[in-house]
Amino acid sequence: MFDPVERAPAYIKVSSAIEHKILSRALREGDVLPAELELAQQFRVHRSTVREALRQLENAGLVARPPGAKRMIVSRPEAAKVASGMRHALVLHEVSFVDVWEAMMVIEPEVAALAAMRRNQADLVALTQTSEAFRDSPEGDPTSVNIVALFFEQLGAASRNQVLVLAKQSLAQCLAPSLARMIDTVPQARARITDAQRRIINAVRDKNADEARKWMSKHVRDFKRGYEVAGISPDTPISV
Amino acid sequence: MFDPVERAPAYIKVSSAIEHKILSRALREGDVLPAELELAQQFRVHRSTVREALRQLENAGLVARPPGAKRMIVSRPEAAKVASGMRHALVLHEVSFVDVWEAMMVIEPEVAALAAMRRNQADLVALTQTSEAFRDSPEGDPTSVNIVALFFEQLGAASRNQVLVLAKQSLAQCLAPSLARMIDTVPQARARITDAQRRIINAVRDKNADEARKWMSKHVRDFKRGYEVAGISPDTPISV
DNA sequence: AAAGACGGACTGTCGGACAATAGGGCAAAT
DNA sequence: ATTTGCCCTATTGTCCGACAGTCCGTCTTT
Repeated sequence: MFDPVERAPAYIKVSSAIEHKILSRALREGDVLPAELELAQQFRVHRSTVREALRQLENAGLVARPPGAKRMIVSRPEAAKVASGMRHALVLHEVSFVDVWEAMMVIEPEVAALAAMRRNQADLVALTQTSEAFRDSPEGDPTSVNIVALFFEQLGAASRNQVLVLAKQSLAQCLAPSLARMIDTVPQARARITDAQRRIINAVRDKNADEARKWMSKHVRDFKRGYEVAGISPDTPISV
Repeated sequence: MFDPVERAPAYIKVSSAIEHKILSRALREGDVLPAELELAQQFRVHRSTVREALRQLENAGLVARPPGAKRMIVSRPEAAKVASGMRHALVLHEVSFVDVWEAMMVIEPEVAALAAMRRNQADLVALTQTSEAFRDSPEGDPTSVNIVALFFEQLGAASRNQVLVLAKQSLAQCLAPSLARMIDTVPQARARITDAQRRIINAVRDKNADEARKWMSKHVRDFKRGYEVAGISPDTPISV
């Protein structure tokens, strides 16, 4: 008979109010927020309450403080931030390696195909450099896995699709820790990755979408093979 | 010669400490957090500081308060929460409709194919009911678009892949507002959606992955057509 | 002009306070 | 025996006020 009466704490109301202003672009990226005390006066709440609201927005990546600055500025959430939120969710939902891998099998080949169609010269240069950096990175170097991730990221950038980039980044973050183990364990992994990267780059260079898709597909499939060889069960939940 | 000294505010340290305990499963879902005052004593900080930390975790969906409860409990981020974070990011990055649509074209057909392979009886029933609900929903009903979203969501559930579900949900949230406009503007939209849903359900029922993929592909492609007919430019940035 | 001193504006943190309320226990009422 | 009413305690939401640290612009000194 009655609707539940809405009873949100003030800090929620304040943060929603600011959030709304940001999402509706009344506050634009780079704008400096008013000082906490002024916000408190405008909202007629105490400064502590404003601070609680700001912490929420800060965590969402909607406001940020440039290093060594005093006031907060409006910002848009970095891909890495969103991805890390997604990673937390996936970890806590005990998502297993195959699930992530399956998602990669869906997304990465298409991203490669898009990249092949849309890449420019700068993309090619970046990809080539990254691939060479991986090839030359010493055996057992813990940064190798970051270079692999960078390759995927640059390919995403070349695809010119922010949405897919965001989704990809989460997957990469989830995979990184175990991928590092895998590369160190499986002797032939480095060579296979280097080879796959080369072929993908060639396909992208030639704007050959089908070829790019095909090789990326093989590349991702290879990851799973690597895990099997390394004796990592596909059902291992991903972890921090 | 020297590394930059790390200077994180106390509220960050506190929230990271708790976050770490949650991600490492030392605190499990459903556990009640200690009271704010006790946390403050343990961390040797003021209660306000603890509260700022809690606001961060609350916003990340790592802790939550069941409606009408006093203490906070550890929780895992709901898909909707993560998706809404992603949606904010996409809105602020001025991602256009085509970008979202392109991502759908990548993800949805494969999800449909997976669903065809893995669905059980309950999935079929749910999908059928949802499709009927859409067919019977009155012209111009603002909830129609929610029913369409529900259909996609249930298909995601049937695919048994949490990762893809999470990614899908963000897309759906981004599209919903403009989709509502489109359905109301384009006369033949409802019929075409109903038809596509029927064919997808049939393919899923028959465990025919290729057919499911094909029809979902058509279905999503149709959305774009609908937007064109409705005179909505593909480059329109998605909005709140 | 470069280097240092000064003051204002904010933030990070703290101590303390108080009203509101969830939850438990216990007694009265049906 | 279950419901209702009442009291008490633990805990949250919010407020007040305070102070040190620090960024930044200005003013002085060399």
